[in-house]
Amino acid sequence: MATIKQVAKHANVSVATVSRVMNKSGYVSEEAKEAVEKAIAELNYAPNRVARSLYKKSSNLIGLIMPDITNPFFPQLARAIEDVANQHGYQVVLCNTDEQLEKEQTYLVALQTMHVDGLIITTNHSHNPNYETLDLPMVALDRIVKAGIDAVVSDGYEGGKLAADTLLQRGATRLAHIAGPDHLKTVKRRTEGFVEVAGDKLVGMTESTFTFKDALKASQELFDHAWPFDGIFAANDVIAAAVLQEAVRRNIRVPEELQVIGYDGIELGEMTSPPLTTIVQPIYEMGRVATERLLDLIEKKDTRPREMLLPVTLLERQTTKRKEK
Amino acid sequence: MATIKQVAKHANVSVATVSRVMNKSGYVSEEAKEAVEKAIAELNYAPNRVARSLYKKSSNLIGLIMPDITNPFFPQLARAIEDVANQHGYQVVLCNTDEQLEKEQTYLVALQTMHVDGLIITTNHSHNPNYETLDLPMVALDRIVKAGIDAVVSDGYEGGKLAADTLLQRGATRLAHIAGPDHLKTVKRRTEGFVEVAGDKLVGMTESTFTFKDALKASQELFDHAWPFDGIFAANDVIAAAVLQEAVRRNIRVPEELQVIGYDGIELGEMTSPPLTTIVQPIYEMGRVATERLLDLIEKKDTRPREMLLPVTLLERQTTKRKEK
DNA sequence: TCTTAATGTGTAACCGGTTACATATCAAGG
DNA sequence: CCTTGATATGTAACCGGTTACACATTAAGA
Repeated sequence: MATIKQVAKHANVSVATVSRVMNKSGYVSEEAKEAVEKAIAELNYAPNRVARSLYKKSSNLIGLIMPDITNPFFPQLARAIEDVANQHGYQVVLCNTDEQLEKEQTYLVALQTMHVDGLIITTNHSHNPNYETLDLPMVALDRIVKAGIDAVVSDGYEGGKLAADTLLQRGATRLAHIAGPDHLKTVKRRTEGFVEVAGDKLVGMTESTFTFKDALKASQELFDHAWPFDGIFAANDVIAAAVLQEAVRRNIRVPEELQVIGYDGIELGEMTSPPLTTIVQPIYEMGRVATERLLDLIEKKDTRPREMLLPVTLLERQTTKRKEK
Repeated sequence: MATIKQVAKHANVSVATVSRVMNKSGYVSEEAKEAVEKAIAELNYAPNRVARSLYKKSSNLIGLIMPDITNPFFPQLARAIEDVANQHGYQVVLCNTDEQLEKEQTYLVALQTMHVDGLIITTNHSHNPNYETLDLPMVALDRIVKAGIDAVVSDGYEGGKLAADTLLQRGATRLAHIAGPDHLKTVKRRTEGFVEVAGDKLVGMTESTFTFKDALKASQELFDHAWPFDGIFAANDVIAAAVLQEAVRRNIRVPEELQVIGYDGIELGEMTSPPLTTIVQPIYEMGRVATERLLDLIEKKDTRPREMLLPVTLLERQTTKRKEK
């Protein structure tokens, strides 16, 4: 790889001039500019970002901290973040923390020492002291870390209500629910919204993590203890898929006997049999908005902390009945 | 963030001594060592990796180039790579190329200018000139770029044969197949293996990309034109899920009337109804092996190019019949 | 004609580490 | 007592960019 010094020599100018044409800063004569551009092309020069970082204290790198990319909610988010970052000349460093504080801490210092320009956090330790002292632009995604830190989340409360409304409207009279992990505030909101609207129609409820295995176990318990119900809302699509599988196993017809609504709108919902009706979060959009916000923060465009609530929509596939007119 | 200079001053030694204790290199008296360690602790010092990179021409960063993290095969791979990298003090930079040469090229120069130490490539342009001239340690994962570049792949040919064997053994007599995209060599091997064993029992075959929508279309066509068949092998699990969904829609009972085998062993297979029998690639293992290999290459442990073929296994869930004794 | 501002360019300091090299001390061996 | 090698430490060059600053030239305005 050529260095700026070689380019300078090749073009018969000083390194300062080369730097000026690279960055379109300061004064450069047309003549010098052409010579430099020719040299750059001939030597196939690309400036060393490490050297640049050192002086500028900015790396064009952003850190993406998530629990586990393997959880099907996250790839879309990562994709959105990477797309936007890339469009603005940033790259993203992927970090899976499994929600372990210690891992998180390790990453945080690694990220800091490599001078990332900002952080996107989709992890959930509101009490996490790691972030509080951190003097780095950051935005929380799908999680609320604490007041004072930017956040983008979707409207889980409305989503929960929407799920209940839909089920009721399609004729369900005995509702059930499988909630998500208790420590995820944004997920809890879904349950709150659902319960609020379901009222005394709610006949059964349990809780599960977001792994399929756990979800299956929770489903079985629910069917064992609360059956019959004719409408169920799962806190995410993975849980809904488990419910669906368990229903099939028990020869319960969906949606005739049991209507199912999931949450998230991940691709999986398209692939179940029957395809899953679900409350979709604008996942890609959330990633996009969060990243754009982070970039603004980095470039100091607007520094007042904000919280962004994105709307949620109903996607009717085939685990709910047609709307009654 | 404290600098080495501040630490040196605080400990009343020179920067060289601080550097020596940080790197456990050269001679340092016990006395000095303690003073430095005390200063490091007090100032909460962590060395600036950017500065270190500049001198050492090594960043402890590895670039991960994949078509699209959103494709459910890749998150597990990414996770494995990230895990191993992290255990060895490396971070990974995520790049989605959508298999577009141009995007790939852009990433490649970005990655080079930030001095990544190596590359893991899960993209498929064997004719891609970008990589040929690249003087960087790299290993191809699940794809074969060209001779001379390390590769880790699983044994698709055996996998295809295994699928056919299994179907035949479970009593299927009329086989069908949906192949993957033609340009993916490793995927083509699956088809070759399957066709080889299926022989004249093969009554229908078509091709699809790995998106669910396309797979569904392909399935429909196959059912329309080649039905009846009683055993089908799909080139990956997403396609198999589509087949399954289409079978349910047509009231074809699985596995009684139609046995289905997928390929990959992603989580999705667990979530379909009924759960999918599939040929599992050791995805995490492949990521692990590839990364360990890359790290060896980076540290110049063994530099002779190698190609690693990992074995594949049958995971019987419920879209195939019980084995006949 | 003299000032002054705009234009153009090079030198060198700087970013924060690593390490070659110079220098010093001290103990062991001849 | 002198030589030699091991131990210990500091100074400064270096990695490859960016930019403050000095300096030169030219054009415009008074």
